[in-house]
Amino acid sequence: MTEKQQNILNSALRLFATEGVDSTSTSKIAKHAGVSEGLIFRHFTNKEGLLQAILENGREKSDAYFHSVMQVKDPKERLLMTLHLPFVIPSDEYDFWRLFYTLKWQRGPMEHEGMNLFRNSMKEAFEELGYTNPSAEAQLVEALIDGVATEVLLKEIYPKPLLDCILEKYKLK
Amino acid sequence: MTEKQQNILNSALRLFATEGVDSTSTSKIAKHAGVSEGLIFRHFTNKEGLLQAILENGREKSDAYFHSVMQVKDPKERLLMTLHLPFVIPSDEYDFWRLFYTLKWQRGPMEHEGMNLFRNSMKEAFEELGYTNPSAEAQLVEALIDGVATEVLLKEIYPKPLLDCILEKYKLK
DNA sequence: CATTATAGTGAGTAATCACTTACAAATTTA
DNA sequence: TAAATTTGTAAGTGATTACTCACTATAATG
Repeated sequence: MTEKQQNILNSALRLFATEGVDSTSTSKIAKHAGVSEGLIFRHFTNKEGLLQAILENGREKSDAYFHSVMQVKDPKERLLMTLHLPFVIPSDEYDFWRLFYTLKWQRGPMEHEGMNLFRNSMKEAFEELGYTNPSAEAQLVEALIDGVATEVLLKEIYPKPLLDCILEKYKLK
Repeated sequence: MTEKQQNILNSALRLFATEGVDSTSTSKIAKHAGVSEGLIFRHFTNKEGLLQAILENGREKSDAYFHSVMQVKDPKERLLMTLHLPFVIPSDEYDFWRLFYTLKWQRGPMEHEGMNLFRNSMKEAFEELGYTNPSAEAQLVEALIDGVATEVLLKEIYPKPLLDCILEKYKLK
């Protein structure tokens, strides 16, 4: 991975996240990255290939994070860590997650292996905690995380009071 | 509002919602609507004007709905109606709400008067119900609605068990 | 050192973009 | 019914799009 190749990935992520994939032209990316436009196609074949390379990068990071949550055996502790997720997004990953949520609406949710494993580990946690409908509870947590992550990524929020409200509803406080 | 004008609005909403604003060309809209491309510009000035006309249409509908919720005086009942919102989206409004959530990520949330009133009415409901942090609770409800609406609009869900989980957390069941 | 593969450029390409213009048909108004 | 206004079309416009191609500079390899 050369420096210019990395520049292309960085610039494309920034522009895709802030202005949208379709309204970001390859020439704009090239200018932003300080490379010739042709280089984008040399390294990534086409615009779609560039997008996929970016998504692959981000997936590796997020999978590592999901994995660390799933390793926690105690269900209560695991639920707690899960509910913390939207509040501990590193700010240098904001661009990726903005892109992630945008694409959700334009290309459908990108389902991958790690996500299904995570979903299942949540369901199991609720089972162990004796909830009456673990599968629906897991779905609710997912919706909750998505909603809160949206607030975090798009608005100024005060994490502490919001987190307190959430934890109280799951009797974790 | 002529028939062709209405056709343009319908086609544009459908295409904007399914393929995104930026990747929907005016010529594609014209073909889909069965009109000449020039007519779009005659009636809506430019592509942005067409988008705004669509958003204005949708805002009127949603404002009416928010208004009906806010009229409910009993705080418990009002909270209950609010939490029902994502489950009662009429299916012929799905396109609008998909567009709405897409634009949230590309142009920032579209804040309008009705939305702020609604937000405040939620806060007041939590105040009356004696919650310790009404403002954070209102923010949480908003995030929850957004997250659940996303599930409803993008995936197949079973509303009843999910709604049950939510109501139980607010002791409304 | 010579050869080969890779990294990188800049000037193209046809197609498509949002939008305009000149003009005709239909409708409204006086 | 005559004039004026609105609705509608078809064929353009220059700019921009994703992408290609012929080429050079750099680095790796034997």
